[in-house]
Amino acid sequence: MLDKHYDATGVEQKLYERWDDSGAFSIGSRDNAQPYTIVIPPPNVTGSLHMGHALNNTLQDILIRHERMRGRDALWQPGMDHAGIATQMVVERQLAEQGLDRRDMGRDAFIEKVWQWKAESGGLIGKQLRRLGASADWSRERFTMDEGLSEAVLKVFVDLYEEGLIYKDNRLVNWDPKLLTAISDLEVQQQEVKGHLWHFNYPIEGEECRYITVATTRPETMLGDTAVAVHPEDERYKGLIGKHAVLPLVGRRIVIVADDYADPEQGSGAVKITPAHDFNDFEVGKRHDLEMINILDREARINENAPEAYRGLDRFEARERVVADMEAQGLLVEIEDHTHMVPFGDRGGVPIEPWLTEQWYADAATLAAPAIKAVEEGKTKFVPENWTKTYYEWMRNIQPWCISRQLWWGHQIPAWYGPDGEVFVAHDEDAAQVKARAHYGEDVALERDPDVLDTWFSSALWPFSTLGWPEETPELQRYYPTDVLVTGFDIIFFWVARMMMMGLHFMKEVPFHTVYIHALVRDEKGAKMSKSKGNIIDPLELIDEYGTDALRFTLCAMAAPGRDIKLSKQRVEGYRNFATKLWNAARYCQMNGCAPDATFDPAMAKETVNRWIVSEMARLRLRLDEAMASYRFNDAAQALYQASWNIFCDWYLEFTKPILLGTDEAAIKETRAVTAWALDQLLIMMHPIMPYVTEELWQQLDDNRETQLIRSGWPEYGEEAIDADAAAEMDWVVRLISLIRGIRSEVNVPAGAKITALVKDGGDIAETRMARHQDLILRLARLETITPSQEIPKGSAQAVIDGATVVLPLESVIDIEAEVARLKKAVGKAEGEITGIDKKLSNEKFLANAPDEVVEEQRERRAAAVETRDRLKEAVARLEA
RNA sequence: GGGCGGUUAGCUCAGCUGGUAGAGCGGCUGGUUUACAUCCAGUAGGUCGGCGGUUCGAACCCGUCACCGCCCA
Repeated sequence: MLDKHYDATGVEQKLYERWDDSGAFSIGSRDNAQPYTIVIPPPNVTGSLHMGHALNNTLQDILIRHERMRGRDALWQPGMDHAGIATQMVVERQLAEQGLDRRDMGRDAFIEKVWQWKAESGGLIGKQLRRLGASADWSRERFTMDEGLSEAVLKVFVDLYEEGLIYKDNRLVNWDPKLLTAISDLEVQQQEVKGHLWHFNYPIEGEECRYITVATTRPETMLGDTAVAVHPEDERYKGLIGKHAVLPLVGRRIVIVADDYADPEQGSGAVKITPAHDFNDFEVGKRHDLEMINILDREARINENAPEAYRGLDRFEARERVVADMEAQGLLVEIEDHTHMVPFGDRGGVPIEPWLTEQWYADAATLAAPAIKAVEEGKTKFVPENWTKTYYEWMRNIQPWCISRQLWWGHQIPAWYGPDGEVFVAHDEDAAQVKARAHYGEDVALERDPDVLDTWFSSALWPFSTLGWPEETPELQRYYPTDVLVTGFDIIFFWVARMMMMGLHFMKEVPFHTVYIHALVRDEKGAKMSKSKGNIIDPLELIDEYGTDALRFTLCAMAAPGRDIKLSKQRVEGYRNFATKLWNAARYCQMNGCAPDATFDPAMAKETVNRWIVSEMARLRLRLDEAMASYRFNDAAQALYQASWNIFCDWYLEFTKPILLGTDEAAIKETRAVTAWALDQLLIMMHPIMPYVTEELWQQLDDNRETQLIRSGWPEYGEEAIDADAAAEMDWVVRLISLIRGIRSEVNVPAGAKITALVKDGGDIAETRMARHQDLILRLARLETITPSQEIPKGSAQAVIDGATVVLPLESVIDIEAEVARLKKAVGKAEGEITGIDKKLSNEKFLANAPDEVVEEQRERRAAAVETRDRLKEAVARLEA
């Protein structure tokens, strides 16, 4: 017998082990089935489960479990990302606590430390994903730095280099002066900062007391100025173009150039140009062939290219000094308050510095072309579709991808330098030596490039590297391309776009047919969850409190496409109650001997209530599969919730009580079988979303099941299983009972009081239905009797259903006036409807243009409303008589 | 500045191709109806942000304005 209460925590651990141990998550046992593949967005090895992961992985698991039950050979490929900067920072911080510095211990020892850290405390998130119920094939778990994936990275780098799609270049990069590495555009966050705009006078060369005024938010960069730019059409400065200014503090002669970049509307219209420290100025510098003077070292201190007085100063100290010195020389014109955007490194947290260095780049524009085309041709579709535009927007304006990082943790770049700096890119040092020998004609000492690759370089290969590439494995053959990628919009650029590029380039096929973009999870006020705001809701705490199923159902129910999710505990609690409801319903079934019977065919059911619930299950199955096919997770959740609670529990189980308590053995037997069958259907269809409570019930309700629920088949019945007559009949019964309950409540009949009901003008249909379902109508409407009658006692409460008048003789308790008012209100409502429909039906254009079925529907609706109104009017007349 | 999204019941949100506005929570009323008080029954509450247009018909399509949010400069 089922326990009185469902113990989520105990059940979850037990079942997860049972699934995993039995190989339920593994591929390899369904060779004839069509494969279905999802690769997990690999969480950072440093990560712990937050709400975004919970949502992301719940949705993937729902898809995987659904397809697995539908018979597909479902592979959910798990793994983790080495997360270059993030991981290196974690380990460095730990070392710092012990007073150690990676630079003292050396590269190899440091990397050793990182691996050690990974073995000990990395991968916590894997355990957490298991608590979430993730049915990934853990036997295939991969890591972006493992041997096979590293091999893939090497091959991709060497191949792209040989094709000219990877190259070295000397240009401005986003330099993080704290982490001492280049970072990509995407790792830079623009933040609004309240600063100042300093207006400086630069003296014009050879002209006494003539100045050109420039404004800047970064005074210290003037030490590297090599020009002043003005707009070519700007009348104020036409005479100065081609002349020179003398750079104060430095004394350098700098040219005044004409360039569209100078905006006449901004400030004075003249702008100082520092080509080595600003991306826009860099472009201006190239156009005018200006000298590029780098005045900052890698930690953003002033270097030897600036006058001695400033050398060694930090960039912010230098700023103060420059302003003070300019003021002392009388060249500071004005200081304006100014709010502007400052680029910050998303990891280091300090303003990044545009800095001139040599780095490795991937030719993103060339790689992007096929990736754009594939989406244009519909080979990969975004759901919701509007993300396509975001993808295009970025891909069509893509910049060279800086792929080198000055870190130690990551894939070291396979490039070796000869004594003269000649570079040899090869799979390994031996291969590089061969190339070097060919170049120099003799063996030389080679030195490997110390840099590592951007973390996203390896994750770009994830959909095929995890399947064994570059080896031609059977898995690669079978499971690539994958089916759907589930992710948040925040990494469309970082990850999705790059997987598209690499997948198409190396596999010649898109990595996935569908990209499902889900929402961001926010707190209940709509703010993005973050540690600094302290508004993080920990999914594991919710799991502890309400159970995994409740959390999963909540996330699924809220995953409407295209909108952020505001998560509240109250909602989770509601779905915990839903799981409890299901548990109790199952207990009830068990107590009433409704045991699953595999040989029972629901199509054979004779009782109307049973035929009806079979129809309802068929309708659910159709709705559910449609919702799943279009990734409408919220619709799927809603369909299940309604069918379970509002149909199965609220009505069906109540309907069958009179049968089960009765004496008709054949009906009892059939009803038990159908009840057990319907419950099974709910468990099956609910399982992808609420795997634990459903599996537990599945196993406890029948000890003899041959399969676990996770492996059971998905229903296939559909329209043919729907009995429209039974549905109409039970719908009428539901409405009748609701109607009577409503009247009782409105005229204040005590809940416990049993009363009688009469039905006038019911006709054959209503009378047959009444007779057939008398027991359950009496029980659910709490009536003594219900009988057809043309006689209506004085002072009765009345209501109308499908042309029949339901009469509750209550002369002693009823307030006639109130009852008349109630009925008149109903008359008014019916008349309002009739008027509305008449307006349409008398409109010739409506009759001419609307589809026939719409017109017909309006006519039927009018007829019904007229009938209802007339019956209600009669009822009023009887009361007033 | 460019792009995207939002504005529907007190709150949080559904409403897919235009054809009678829905759910959960909360509120109110009443319930020890032998599965469930983590429950049951009933009930109130909406000019679908404003204005204009298209249409026989608009929460839904178009235009415009207002406010909110996100992304990219």
